[in-house]
Amino acid sequence: MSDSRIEVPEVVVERLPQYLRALLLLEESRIEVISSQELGALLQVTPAQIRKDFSYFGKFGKQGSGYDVNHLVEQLRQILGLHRTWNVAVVGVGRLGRSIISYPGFQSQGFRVVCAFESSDKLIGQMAGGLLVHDFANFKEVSQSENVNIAIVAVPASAAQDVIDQLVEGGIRAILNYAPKPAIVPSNVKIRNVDPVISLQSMTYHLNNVDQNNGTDC
Amino acid sequence: MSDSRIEVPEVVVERLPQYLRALLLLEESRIEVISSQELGALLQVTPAQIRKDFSYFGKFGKQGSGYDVNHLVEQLRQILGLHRTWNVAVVGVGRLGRSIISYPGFQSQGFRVVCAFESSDKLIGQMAGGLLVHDFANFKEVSQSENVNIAIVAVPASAAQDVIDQLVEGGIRAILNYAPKPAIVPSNVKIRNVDPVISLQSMTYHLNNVDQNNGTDC
DNA sequence: TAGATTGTTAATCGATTAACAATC
DNA sequence: TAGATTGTTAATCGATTAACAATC
Repeated sequence: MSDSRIEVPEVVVERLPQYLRALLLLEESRIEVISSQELGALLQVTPAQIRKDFSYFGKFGKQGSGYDVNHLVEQLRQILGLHRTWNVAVVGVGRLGRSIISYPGFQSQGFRVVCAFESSDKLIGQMAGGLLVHDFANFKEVSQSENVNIAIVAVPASAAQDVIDQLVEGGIRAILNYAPKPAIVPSNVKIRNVDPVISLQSMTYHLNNVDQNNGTDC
Repeated sequence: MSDSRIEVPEVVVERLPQYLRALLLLEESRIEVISSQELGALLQVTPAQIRKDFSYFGKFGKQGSGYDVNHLVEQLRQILGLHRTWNVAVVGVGRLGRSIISYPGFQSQGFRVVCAFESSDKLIGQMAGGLLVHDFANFKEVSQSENVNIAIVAVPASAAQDVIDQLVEGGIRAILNYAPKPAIVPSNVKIRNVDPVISLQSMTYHLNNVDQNNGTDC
């Protein structure tokens, strides 16, 4: 009942889904109890970090033995808000948008793609991945009537900021952005970028600099 | 000519592609000079951070005016190793693997998908996105003869660690992992995970906790 | 020259880790 | 009880930011 406004660092929030995923795998393997030591080995993080991260939310373990896997899974689901279904809208139904709509990984984790939007006349009114494609101009009305909580953006970079501004205006507070362009949003809106090219480009830096030991030393 | 072994933090390396992308957009807009102030505003980072990040690699600006956009683009390309083409192999040609092969964003940035692999007999020998699908058992030989530098993994979570072990064994040093499972690799191998569900799950945490000001206060 | 902005050092901030008393 | 592991505090580490001399 204490005020508990001890700000949780964003890095911690971002690790929770990772912990959850590892624990679900343990559950499948019928492992019932795990220590921070063992979980850390699995995820390549220190046991101290795991315990500290959990401590922001409560006491989930038992001294001497560790964490009950099932219980911890339930707690993490609770914390992350994963006991309910989240309705998702996909904006942009080009090649990428269509594969997002059909991606089975979202549905299976409780993210239901309930509607699709486009600005191109050629696509509005057509079907994409089993969904009717709406005019993006009607985003606010349609998304409200469909109870959309989250938007996934799959439009060209040039359109991304405009589209995202409209999503925010339409009441969206969580955006997964596949457009290769970081967008600016108000601080009460969360956005995550999915950008495989950026990921590749930070790896080529390292590939390029492996001229450390090119055969000349022991 | 000094030894210059001042370790560059990984977070800095990960920001360089972001800077590069923003600069390419500026180039398109025919903007020739930009200050750390302006670039920071664009990317939502502090000017001090931009200057500090660049300082790990050299002096690219001019006091009083700022950075020459074209020159800075060239320097970043150089640093990141983007003046050459990188050959990519895709492992797993299910739905996801096929859309990766056909994704135009890689080719346009100098990442050429040159071969595809599978373990499933049904798919080996078939075509996928214009590429012949090889048996993953032959990964080492085929990838070497095709001069593959980078592998993209699009197999089920259950197969991911095994596949990744074999990639490493086959000489791969950079892996983009689309499997919903973090894998363990030696420290000389770089891996980046693309996991949209994890991204969504850290946003639902925030959506869930917007019970801050629910109408009761000013 | 006056104004602006870099490159860099030092100060600050925040996140990770080590250590250990509490306790199962 | 003895052994193990948590939850938490304090120490450490590293990254970000502020400040400013150098200089275009």
